[in-house]
Amino acid sequence: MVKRSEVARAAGVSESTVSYVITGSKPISEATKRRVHKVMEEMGYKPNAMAKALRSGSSRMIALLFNVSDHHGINDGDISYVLGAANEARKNGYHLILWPAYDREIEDAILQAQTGLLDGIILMEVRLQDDRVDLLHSLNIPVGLIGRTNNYETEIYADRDFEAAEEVAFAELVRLGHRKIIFLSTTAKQYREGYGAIVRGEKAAKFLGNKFDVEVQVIHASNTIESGIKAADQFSEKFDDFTGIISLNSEAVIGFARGIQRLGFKVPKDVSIICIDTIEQGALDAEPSLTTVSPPAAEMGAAAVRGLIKSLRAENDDNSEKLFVGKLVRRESTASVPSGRSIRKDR
Amino acid sequence: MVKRSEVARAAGVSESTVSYVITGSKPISEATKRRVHKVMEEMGYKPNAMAKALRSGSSRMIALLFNVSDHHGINDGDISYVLGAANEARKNGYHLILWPAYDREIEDAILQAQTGLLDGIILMEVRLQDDRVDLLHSLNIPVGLIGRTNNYETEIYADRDFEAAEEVAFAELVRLGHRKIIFLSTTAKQYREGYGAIVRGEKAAKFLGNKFDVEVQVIHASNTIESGIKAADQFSEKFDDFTGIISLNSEAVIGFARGIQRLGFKVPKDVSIICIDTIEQGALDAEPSLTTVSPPAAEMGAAAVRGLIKSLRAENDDNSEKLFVGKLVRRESTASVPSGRSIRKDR
DNA sequence: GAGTAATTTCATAACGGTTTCATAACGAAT
DNA sequence: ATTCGTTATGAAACCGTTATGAAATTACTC
Repeated sequence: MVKRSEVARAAGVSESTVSYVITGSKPISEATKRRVHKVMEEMGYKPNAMAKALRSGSSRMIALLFNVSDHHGINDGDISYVLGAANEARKNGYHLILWPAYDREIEDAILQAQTGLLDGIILMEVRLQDDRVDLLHSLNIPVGLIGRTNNYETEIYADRDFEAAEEVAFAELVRLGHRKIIFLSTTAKQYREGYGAIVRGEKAAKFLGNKFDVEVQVIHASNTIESGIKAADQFSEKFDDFTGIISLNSEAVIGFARGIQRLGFKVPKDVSIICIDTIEQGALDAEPSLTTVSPPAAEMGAAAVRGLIKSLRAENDDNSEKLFVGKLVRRESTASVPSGRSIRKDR
Repeated sequence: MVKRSEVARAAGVSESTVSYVITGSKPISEATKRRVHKVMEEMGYKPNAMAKALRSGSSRMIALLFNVSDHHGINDGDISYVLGAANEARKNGYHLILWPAYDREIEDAILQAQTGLLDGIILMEVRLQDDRVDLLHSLNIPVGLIGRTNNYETEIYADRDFEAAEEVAFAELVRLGHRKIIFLSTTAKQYREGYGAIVRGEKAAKFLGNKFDVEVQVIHASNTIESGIKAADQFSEKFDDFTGIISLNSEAVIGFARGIQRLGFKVPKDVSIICIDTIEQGALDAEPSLTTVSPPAAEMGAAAVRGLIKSLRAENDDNSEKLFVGKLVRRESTASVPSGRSIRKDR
């Protein structure tokens, strides 16, 4: 491997001159610049990243902690966040290290950050009260969030604007004539654990029910198809006069749609379904395909990384987008409430 | 940040002694070891990764090139390969950098490898003739493959044993009485482009048709649900006396199953379906849920990384597993051929 | 053409480790 | 007492950059 000293010798200048030519941190005459560039080209010189990292004190690496939890499974759609993040990192001359973290372990990541391997850390699946965030702050490790904590004003983050996204869904259902709406959430346990998506999502649903003056009922289900099928039973028994479904549970909704159809409800003739938090692929795979207000996952991943990098560069970042709504994509699962049957369905 | 010289001073030894205590590359007396360890502990010393990388000439980083192609879409299930790889890297003291690569671009990766940022590269979606592999070899950049080229004997790789996986599927269908089997592949274009999965998969299907003495027809479809629905039309028109489907196309099979059901075929009563190459989530989402012989994706990702790391460490690696079959998971899409109707179905 | 200012360039010291080579201490063997 | 092998330690060189402050060169003023 060609190194800087060899380039310097061949070009008849000092090493520092070569350095200035590369970094531009001091003015160098055009003639010298050209000569040095030419020599670098000819010799195939590639500056050593580790030496640069050591000397400059910045590795230009960011780790993304990807939660892999036993009881909760990988959400396939998460890859979009990750790819968005990785792509943005690279665009800015950084690299994204992918770090599968079992449950909520984070000590390893901290250790690595302290060895100078990392310039910063991106966290996913952030809770409203998140120890990890506090810990990282207390150790002065820069951190960006996909999601956000309760006191997010001072954080670097990219998150869903749940209220706005649900408002889009509510507006669509109300436009179609629906007046009684089920909100399909995840388990009460996850709510208690304080996942922002769920807490904020449920809160917004209640608020929007009032705002649009429609009746809202919350049904809980865990993140599985089977659980969604069970939720369908519950729907049939207790809420069969509801005609609109808004789901925050991307797994369960598949089972829910299947379940109510097995029980004789037609989608979208009897019941309309909109997913707030879902993977496009899952929405397409469903029968019928599901209308969604999906999170712009790649953009969000990118935004979190961009925010983090900006703060590493000590640029102020007040004008950048932090909350994302997502677009309504109409598919086969939504339709108008049939006239005269908007309340009680007959089977 | 505490550095080595401070530790050395506090412990009353030289820097090199501290180094020996850490690396164990030279014998150090128990007493000194203990003393040094104690001081490191007390001072919270964390060795600097970049300095180590620079001096040792190894960054302990591996990049995984993740193909993001416009016309072909992200396969959500790929995240399992990636996580398996990342996890294995970390277990071995390495880090996995995720690198979204548009189409087949690789020049950037090479550049970075030459800056000493990378110890090696993992490639996915390898073609039988893959320029990238040749290029990396010619530049002496260590490479591991998920998938494999034509001349794989000399490569580090982890790939599907398509023949064995399909044999499992064929055996299951034959056991259930099926004698006429459709092989649902991807497009002829992808075949021509030389993706190993497809070429090897189709070859194996023909071979196994002979071996099990059953009739095999190949249907091509691109990687979309719509394309699968179209393939169902084709099935209905030309092959409606076939009772078994083996699919190598994880997207299209969802549409195919839906399509034939819309056309009046019952799954699994009239037609049985087994997926060879699929995402578990997609198989579960389908109606009915699909019997699969799925790739052990995480294991494969891990195996490719493990192989690469072993070769970086100059360990010989002949006994490790490189070909993976996957397990048959029986779900709702397979059943016996009804007696007396094993050839012609009546609608 | 001397004096000064502005522009380029350079020598050298970090950055924080690893490694080579030399040396010291200490019994055991000659 | 000398030689020898072992084990333990240290001094210094090196990995390939960047940053600092000084030196060399050029340009400008009077």
